[in-house]
Amino acid sequence: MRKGEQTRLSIIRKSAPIFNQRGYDGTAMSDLMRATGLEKGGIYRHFESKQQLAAAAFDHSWRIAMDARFEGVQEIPNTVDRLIQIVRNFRERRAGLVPGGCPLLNTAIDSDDGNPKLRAKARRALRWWLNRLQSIAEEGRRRGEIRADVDSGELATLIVSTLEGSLMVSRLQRADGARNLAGRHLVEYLDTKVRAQKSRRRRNK
Amino acid sequence: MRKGEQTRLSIIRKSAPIFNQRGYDGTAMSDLMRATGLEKGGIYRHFESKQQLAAAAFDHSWRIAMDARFEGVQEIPNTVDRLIQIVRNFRERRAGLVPGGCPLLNTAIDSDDGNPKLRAKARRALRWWLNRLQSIAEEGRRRGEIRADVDSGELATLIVSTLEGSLMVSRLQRADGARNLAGRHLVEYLDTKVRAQKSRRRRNK
DNA sequence: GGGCCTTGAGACCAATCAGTCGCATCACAT
DNA sequence: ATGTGATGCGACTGATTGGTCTCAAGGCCC
Repeated sequence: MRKGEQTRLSIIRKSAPIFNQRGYDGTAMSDLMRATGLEKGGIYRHFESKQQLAAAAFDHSWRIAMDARFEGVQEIPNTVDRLIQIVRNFRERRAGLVPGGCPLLNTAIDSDDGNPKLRAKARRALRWWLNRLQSIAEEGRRRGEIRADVDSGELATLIVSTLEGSLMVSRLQRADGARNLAGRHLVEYLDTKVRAQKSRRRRNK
Repeated sequence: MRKGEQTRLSIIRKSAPIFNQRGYDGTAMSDLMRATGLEKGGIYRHFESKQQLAAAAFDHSWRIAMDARFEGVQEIPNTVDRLIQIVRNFRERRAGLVPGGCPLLNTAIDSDDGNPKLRAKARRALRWWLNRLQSIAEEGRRRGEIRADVDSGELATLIVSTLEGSLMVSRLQRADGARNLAGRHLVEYLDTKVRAQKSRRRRNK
């Protein structure tokens, strides 16, 4: 690997927490210079603008977040249990994440009015997350593990909304109560309203 | 009312949407000068700093939001129906709100790392909202309208988390799907898991 | 190890930032 | 009507913003 490519990655790694914590406008190039130990020219050698660097930093933060949330999910056979594991990961797998909370939540709010470039990034990230949850739910329906009356897209949206909302509350309170509560609520919901009952011949609806 | 007081209120009214849309760092005094039609000195006559103006603007936005969310709630006799009305208001009563989405959500994310003054404002706003929901739930429990096994504080947190999370998703998608879905989900939850069953006649799930 | 391309430094830029202040003008009580 | 304090203007400040450019040093291939 070229020296330049190493530097580029190092800049991204060190800038990502700052963007994620302070937001786009709240982050000055001088902050990034201090964090990276480089002078201005050294940074602009690898990124043609602050926006482009912010976009790369978001991708970095988001990939780490998604890896943590889907960790150990693939190996779980039952699809409902997979979704439950994702909810659990959201609550528990926080070590190693980029500091500052969920990059999707932060960037969505940060770029909501203005900054269309970053907004597009956040949008695609959300869609990707929703799609991944939705495809698990669809697989579950096909296999009969998930009730036929469950809408996969809606289930995905509900999970994401509940988790992200509780994260906002938790971070504002600097306490994990809301996050844990939302996790418990979702797990119960998945168990009682989503999971198909195997033994019982219950005729729902 | 003195002329100065009128001007002060006008500055707040016209600055609030800008702060709510663009965030604290994203809002420049020059933006506020254009919006208010005043020169810099005219604004600083009434506010000693940008921070103080932002704080006043947040209070303004938040009061409007809370008024809309609790509109028509007091008159409803049953406490569960009151909570349902609040959920409905969140979905439907959006006219007249300060543009840019929920001030609590925006300010919480915006001020999360750094800007302790605004963070404290958001924290108090959240606590106040939670308390109001919680006291409705407690009244319901005392009256026997809400199940005894429902924790009032947790119910309040769950409602707020779900609503705010769905709002983030809805705003990012520029579509109301998530918001409506979360509303429906909460209403069903309130009806089936929170509302005390008067007679032993169970409703079909 | 010689030569070339890559890399990063840091001075420099115009624009913009939040904030100050003296002064003219306006509103308002008498 | 007049005096006076309240009000708003706009030029000004020093610091900081994102970004450019030149050039010296360093990495890398032959």
